[in-house]
Amino acid sequence: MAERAGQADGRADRILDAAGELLVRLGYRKVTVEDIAQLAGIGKGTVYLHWRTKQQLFEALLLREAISYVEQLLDGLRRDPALLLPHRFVAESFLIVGGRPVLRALSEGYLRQRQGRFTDAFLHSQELLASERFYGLMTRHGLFRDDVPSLSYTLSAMMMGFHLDDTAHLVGVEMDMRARAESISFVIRHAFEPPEPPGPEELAEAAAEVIAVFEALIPPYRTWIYAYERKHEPG
Amino acid sequence: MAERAGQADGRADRILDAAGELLVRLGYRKVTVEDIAQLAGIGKGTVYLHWRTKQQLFEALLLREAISYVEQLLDGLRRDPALLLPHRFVAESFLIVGGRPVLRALSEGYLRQRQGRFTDAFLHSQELLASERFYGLMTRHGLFRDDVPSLSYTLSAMMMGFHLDDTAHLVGVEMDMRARAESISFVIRHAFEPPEPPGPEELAEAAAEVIAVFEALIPPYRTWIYAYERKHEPG
DNA sequence: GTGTTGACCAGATTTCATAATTGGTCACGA
DNA sequence: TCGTGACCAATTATGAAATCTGGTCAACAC
Repeated sequence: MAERAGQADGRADRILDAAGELLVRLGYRKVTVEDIAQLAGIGKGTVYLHWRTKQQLFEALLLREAISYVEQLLDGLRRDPALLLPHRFVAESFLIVGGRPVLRALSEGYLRQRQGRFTDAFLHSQELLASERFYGLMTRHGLFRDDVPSLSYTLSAMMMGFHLDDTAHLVGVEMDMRARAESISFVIRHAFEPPEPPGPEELAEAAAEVIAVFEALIPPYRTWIYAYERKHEPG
Repeated sequence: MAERAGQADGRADRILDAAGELLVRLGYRKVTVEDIAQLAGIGKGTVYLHWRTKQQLFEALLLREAISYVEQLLDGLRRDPALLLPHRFVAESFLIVGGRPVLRALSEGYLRQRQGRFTDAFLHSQELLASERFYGLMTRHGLFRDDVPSLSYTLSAMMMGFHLDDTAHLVGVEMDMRARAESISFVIRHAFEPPEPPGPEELAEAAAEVIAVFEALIPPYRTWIYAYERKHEPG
């Protein structure tokens, strides 16, 4: 077994690097495992020493990107807890995703084929757990209004159109990423935040909790990325 | 020429009825002009006495539906000017569209293939003109906040995700039309309307203006539906 | 004449059999 | 022990032939 080969010499990461580069250049469908192996300077069989299938490889890539994205966000949060205000938080997220080609390519692909190709049962449950805790925490600290109907649905439906690149075309205007982020920010500020934002110390406390929640989430995810053994797909 | 055949005997409407029924059953691609003619009980050539192309036929259908939809909205507005409050107006629109299978099928098709297949230059310019006047009028009467960035983009991007049927799937919840309308309504109320809604007489005045704008719009559109002669596609 | 039609045509779409590619395995070699 | 690429089944690309469909118009009915 080569279970810790990746951890030991970083080969897994080099493979993921290659996968990411090719993904951005060609899109999921056109990337072959052989391409990836070649670009990573290894044999094709070696890829399968790290992940059972091509799909799991890309799940790992998605996860690695997501972790790095969350870490970037948490960094910001540590520097300035006021970033936790949803209108800032979401705009910042939007811009971070926009600035990461691999994440963009992955989430675009994800939106295109809705069957949740990249999220198997484990990831999904974890994610739901996290977002539930996150929303609860935010609401409890007065960062979200407590009277938004179906908060998680409403928020994601509201944001959907901003993520789709061609919404602007429909109304015949040109909107760059920054302008779109500003629009989102405005809507969030007025529709999802209470009129009175929480004070600095409440904010700091909430930020600490959020940081704790997400930091706790990262290690199991990281393990998942590099561990060869996986739960099997649910029937 | 058979320019007024439709007006005289209602044949154009029967063709559009047939087109609508087939559209809902089969979708745009699978509907053939021959099917339409057969269901309308006429020969295929006759369809082309009314419209130059299949696409124009469906543009006419879209327009007829849109007019009927606007009339339904204006009726409501006449009964209760407070329906002009955006959070009510938009929720009402959303439910009206949801309750009209033909309109749903058309707008779904429209969203799917973004090239604006159903809106040629004339329709588009008219529509832009209308919505520009509409937004201006609404803002002037204090129905929209005057500080929303890129109002028309922000509004339509915000609503996009609610129209897409499968947004709910992404967060794993079930939302019926009424619940979705409630979500939209909430967001609009808080993000797009000023804190203080206009008084009843301001509302009545604004409603009258809106009614006038849209009523003026309808006749040329109706003419467009039934008149054989069309502007040619722009080069 | 006037209004309607369906056979007809070119171009688009579908079909279907064949060829090429690719995810995944594993016997072999370093 | 770890890594590899030839190998295989299965999916996917290809392309030529067959079918379908939007649009026209000569012929027909009234």
